[in-house]
Amino acid sequence: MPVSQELIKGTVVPVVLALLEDRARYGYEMVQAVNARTNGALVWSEGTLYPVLHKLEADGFVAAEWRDATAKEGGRPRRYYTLTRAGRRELKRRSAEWRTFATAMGEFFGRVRANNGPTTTPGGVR
Amino acid sequence: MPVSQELIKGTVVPVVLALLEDRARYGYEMVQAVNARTNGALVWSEGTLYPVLHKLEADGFVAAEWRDATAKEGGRPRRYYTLTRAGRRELKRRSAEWRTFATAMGEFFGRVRANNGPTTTPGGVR
DNA sequence: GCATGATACCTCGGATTCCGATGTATTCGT
DNA sequence: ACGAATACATCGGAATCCGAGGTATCATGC
Repeated sequence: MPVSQELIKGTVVPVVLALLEDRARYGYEMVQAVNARTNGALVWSEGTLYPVLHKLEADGFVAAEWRDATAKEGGRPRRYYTLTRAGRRELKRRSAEWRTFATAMGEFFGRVRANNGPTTTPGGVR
Repeated sequence: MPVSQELIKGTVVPVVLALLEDRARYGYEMVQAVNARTNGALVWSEGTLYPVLHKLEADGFVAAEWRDATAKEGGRPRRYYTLTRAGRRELKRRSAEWRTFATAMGEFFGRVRANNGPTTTPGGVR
């Protein structure tokens, strides 16, 4: 069920930005949110996410803030991330880039099907 | 214009298989075909493609054959690649995987179509 | 109090992957 | 004979990923 890591590579950053678009989230939450919202197609490991979050913070795309876990939901303090203004710009850029990419890939994997393809015509090259 | 390499990573193999679905092609040709068919969105470097082709051959997904360049179109002999039976199976697998992946990503970046949205209340999830 | 389990953050080593630079070889036009 | 285009190929440095392991907090049961 899960998609190979090969494909997931390079999408962690844009997905993190998208997750933060509407509200603040903490890392552990994101790992589970991605898994849940994609029905297990995308699976993240923490070892991948945390370094990415640190880099995004260093680059000024997200801001981080510690918040106590309010004692009700067990666990240690959480580090909440929010988009900065630059982060929103970056999200826009990455989002547009994804659509360009997906469209380009659609050229090879269908969706559009503007081709009445002969499947076995041996013509062409040769 | 070109999509960042981060995204392209991991799609070289499935795209090669897709390119070979209808006819034999040689490496250099694929590099240019990808560039042309995606209007410059996907750009491959030869340094990336050739090792991938060798690996696909070693794995038995493609078969290679030298052909002379018929003297008309200048250049040295070309190495043509075709899909093996296992290669066709692999193409099917990769193709399905791509669609799963693209659907999952659509969860974050807006689906292209065919979606009667879950329609979360606008203005603030939760 | 203290062991256990759930939550949550974080780092590191080793493996993989990518690509720019570079090299080789063939043919064509001049 | 030379440069340009075509075409295949390799290599080393750089970037990336992730499983494994570690640390810390809180609640519950004993």
